[in-house]
Amino acid sequence: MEKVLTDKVKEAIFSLYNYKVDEKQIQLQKTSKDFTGDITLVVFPFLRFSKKKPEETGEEIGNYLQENIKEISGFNTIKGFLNLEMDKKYWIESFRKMIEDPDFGIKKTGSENKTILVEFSSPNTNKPLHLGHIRNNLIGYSLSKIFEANGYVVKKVNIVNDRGIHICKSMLAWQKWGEGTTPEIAKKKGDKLVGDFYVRFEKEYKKQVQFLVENGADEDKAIMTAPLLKEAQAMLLKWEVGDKEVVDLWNRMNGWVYKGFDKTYEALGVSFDKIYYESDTYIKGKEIVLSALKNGVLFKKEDGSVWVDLSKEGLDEKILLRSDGTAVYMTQDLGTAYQRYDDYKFFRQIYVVGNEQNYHFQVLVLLLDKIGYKWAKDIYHLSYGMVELPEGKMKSREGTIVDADDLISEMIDTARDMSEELGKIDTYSEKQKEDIFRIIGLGALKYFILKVDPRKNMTFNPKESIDFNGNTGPFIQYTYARIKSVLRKAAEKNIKFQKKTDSCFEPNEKEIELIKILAGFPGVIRDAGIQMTTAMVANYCYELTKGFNQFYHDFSILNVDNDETRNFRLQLSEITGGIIEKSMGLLGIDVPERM
RNA sequence: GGUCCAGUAGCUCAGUCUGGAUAGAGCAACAGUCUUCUAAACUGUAGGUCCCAGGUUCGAAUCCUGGCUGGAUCACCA
Repeated sequence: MEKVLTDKVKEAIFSLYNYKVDEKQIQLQKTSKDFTGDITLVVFPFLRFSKKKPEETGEEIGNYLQENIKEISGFNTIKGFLNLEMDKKYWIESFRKMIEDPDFGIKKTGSENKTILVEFSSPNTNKPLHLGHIRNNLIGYSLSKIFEANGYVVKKVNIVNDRGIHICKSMLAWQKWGEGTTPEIAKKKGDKLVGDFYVRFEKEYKKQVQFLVENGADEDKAIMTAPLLKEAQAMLLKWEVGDKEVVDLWNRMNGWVYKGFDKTYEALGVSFDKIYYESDTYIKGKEIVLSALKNGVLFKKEDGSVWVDLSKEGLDEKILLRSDGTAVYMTQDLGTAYQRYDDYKFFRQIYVVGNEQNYHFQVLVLLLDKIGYKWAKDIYHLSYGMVELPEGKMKSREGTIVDADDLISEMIDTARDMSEELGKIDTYSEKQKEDIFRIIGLGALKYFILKVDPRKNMTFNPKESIDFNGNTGPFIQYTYARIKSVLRKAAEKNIKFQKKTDSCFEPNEKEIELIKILAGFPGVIRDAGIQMTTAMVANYCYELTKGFNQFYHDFSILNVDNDETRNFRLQLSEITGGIIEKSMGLLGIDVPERM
């Protein structure tokens, strides 16, 4: 319709004022709800051609459009705004199209014939996942779904930072104070157990530093030379040369961590197509660096360390290999990127990584480009904002880290309390109930996070926790459950409704309003993909749900005499339920049949 | 200090890319609506210097410049 309108406006301007107007000047927007009309044309840009008042110009263009587009049933001009009213038949017709198209708004996966790689999660193996990781995972997973809905082939990939000094610290602490414990013996998730040893290391290390300082050592020196740190560094060296004992322990403890992570991923409902490990890719990274050094793209300092000079690009020098030849973070990321292009020949690669690493990705892209990989430009860093507490950043030292598993189970508990208080599902089995609590609890959590623009920082208040009323996941899920309930009742009463609509049928205002929102679905999916924002999808779900609830409140679906009306309303409900399910699905949120 | 990002109602956020009408939601507050398809809902009231100052424009929360405030980053950490 927009296309038709744009063309006709062009025609109108030419015919009325003899001027060929540029498409960019034709601004069409949804009519503000305080005015009558559906689509509004802003006429200000045309005043210089018409040389008339805004009202008069609007009137003239309006007349032309009404005469030449049969779907336009009327118009009004207020100030410089030409509000066009669409014929009800137009909306009935778009409704009919939605009913007939089961994939309405969703493109077939692969129809774009291009592969998008989405990297998300990227955990370190020395600590359990926390709220920040939850945001990362949810954004990555949802964006993958959104890209798929836009027709792309999507590969969800994870890179595990499984090597380095951090994991050695946990290993060392386990050796010293672990007394041979395992997740089974300690009855603890593996990631939590390993995390505990990391914390233990830091604690003992701090004690040592303090002891050294109290005995007259310089603090900076004490930090560098404390025996525990030396031991950890020695262990890292052993790992790098493949010392069997160290590598075995490394494998064992990382294994515990992965088992723990898998549980969290499963609880969150996220998954990956491929998992990369830093311990594999850093080798390729080193090769890349060494050959680029040979080609003169990089340079070596006297101490043997390898650097890239990005001062021409407005950045600094950046180290790529330490003087002892070992790899740094950037080295490994070069290898990972290369490996992935080799694996998938991606059209685009999206890194879902926090905005604290903006500099790192700026360097990565420049570096890949400098080395000569033409796909460097196809890398995009989706720099998402931090999750903060009301008093600022989460800090492990102050014990304010919000643990992922804890938060998830708290959300489910809240859902349980609330459901039991309302008592609507008392008759269901424990298994069914738990399933519903999980869907609702996670729905609340996911929606809370995904409705915020990924690029912005957001605040989470543990005291107030997450709401279940208003603009929330459960509100949308509730509406879905209501729709399902009505449809079940219709089936019980043996009411069959047909998947067609008589174009003579005249819907009421609320119904038209709902159809308009439904008609906006494909555009939302498209724009959410272009802008890479989950917030747009979440807001759409809310708008749609609100529209349906108003309709539901004001009109009865089943208890109407007129078969045609009932038929129409049942279809409207079913379509709405379907779109809610689809759009929530794009956020990775399930919807319950009842709640 | 350099670079980047943000600042919208008491609180949490839309809207900013692509300028458009009287800036929207939810929560919290207040007042209503359940013998009728699920009240986790619906309706209403109140709540604004869109951080500040300039500029561009017929028109600025939106674009540009400067400032203020907050955050991130500038490691032989990841």
